Amino acid sequence: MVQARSVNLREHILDVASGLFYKHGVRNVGIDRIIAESGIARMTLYNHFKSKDLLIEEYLRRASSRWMKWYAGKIERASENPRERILAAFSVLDGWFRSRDYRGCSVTNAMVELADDAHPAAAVKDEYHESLRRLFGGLVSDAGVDDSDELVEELIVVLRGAMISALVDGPQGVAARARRTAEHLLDAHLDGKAAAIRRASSA
Amino acid sequence: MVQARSVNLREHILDVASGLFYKHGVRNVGIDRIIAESGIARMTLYNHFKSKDLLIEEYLRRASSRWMKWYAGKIERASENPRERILAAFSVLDGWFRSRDYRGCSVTNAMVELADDAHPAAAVKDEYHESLRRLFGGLVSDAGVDDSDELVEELIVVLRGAMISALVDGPQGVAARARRTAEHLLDAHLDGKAAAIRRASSA
DNA sequence: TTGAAGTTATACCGATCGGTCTTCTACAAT
DNA sequence: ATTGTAGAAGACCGATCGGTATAACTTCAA
Repeated sequence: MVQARSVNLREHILDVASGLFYKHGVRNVGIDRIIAESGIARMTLYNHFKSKDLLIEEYLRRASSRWMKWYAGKIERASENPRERILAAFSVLDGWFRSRDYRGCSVTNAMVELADDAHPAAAVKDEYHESLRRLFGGLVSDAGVDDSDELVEELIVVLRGAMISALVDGPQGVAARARRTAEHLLDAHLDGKAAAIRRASSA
Repeated sequence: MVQARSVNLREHILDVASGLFYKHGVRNVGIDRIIAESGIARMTLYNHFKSKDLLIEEYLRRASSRWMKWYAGKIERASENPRERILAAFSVLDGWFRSRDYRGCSVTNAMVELADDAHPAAAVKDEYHESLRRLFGGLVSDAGVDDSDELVEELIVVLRGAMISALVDGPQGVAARARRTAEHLLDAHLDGKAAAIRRASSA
């Protein structure tokens, strides 16, 4: 039970820290604030996390992993049609972009804030990118696209552009725009015949 | 001449601060470092800039303005063909992305770092976005696209995605990818126009 | 030649940073 | 009942933060 309570406490600290890190940025949130808002003792934090840098790493790892699950789930539930799923990957963003506490991509933000490839958290970005590649790779290959690697990377660029645009320029229309862009990319990568048929049937 | 030297000194401080801010981020560079690397006295900096926040604002304003000039110039020199110019707006990024000191978009980075709309520098991002809109607006209307506003915003999303992707995932192929994406967007909007003409003439 | 203005160098300010250490308390397992 | 452990509370550390004050020195114009 001691151990169980420890785990919960650790989780609680990570929850509070995650909220603050995402909302205000990892560099703008100090240890003191995390301690104050989670209502724990200073040493309790350092008992569970060796340093702030490692706390940041753990925050990023959990946040990106949770986001990936949320995102994949949303896409999966959006449609059963492979092509529609790819498009849903962008229209699904709209609600997120419009949510009051939207602050962009936690991983990207942290990389910009830290500006240091040697930071322990920098490793997370590669795993994150690889997960994105896998997710879109699955969607794209389900849709029967050849040269899928290139399409995947293109879609990721659009996704990244949408996330950062929604952050700095506001969410209005961004998701829809990204979806339209993805649609054009998808059509371009489908062989001409299939694309023509699809376009004709959707008209 | 006193004034002239002052201006130069001020410019020198701004130069050094800009280099550090862009390379390491505005939050990761302290006043002490700017002073040390520019070889001036502490009070000289505060004589020319009221506070670090206002120094950041001035840095951002100058950096975004200079970047816009550079970008517009590159595009203009790339081609005289309107359509090709739009595509050049993306292929031109490749050299920048691959340059050793590429660190993404100074404005976006600062917004992420500051995470505060009340910061004096936050106003710069609106001017920056408006400049981008004007630039792409000119290119797109020269290419004879109707519904140009939407295409402009789509292209900006792609541009933003390319800049942030090149930063976090590396520059390989990003510019070419963005160019291809822009090409598809452009064709789609031109097709729409052609289709509209076809529809109008057959009615 | 005198005086105003600009620059330098340095000491200093309170606040905050990330992190350590110590003391006391509460409680669980033996 | 005793002991081991986790956490609370807070003092404390050196370093750094952005920013101010002051005094000496240079420059240059009236």
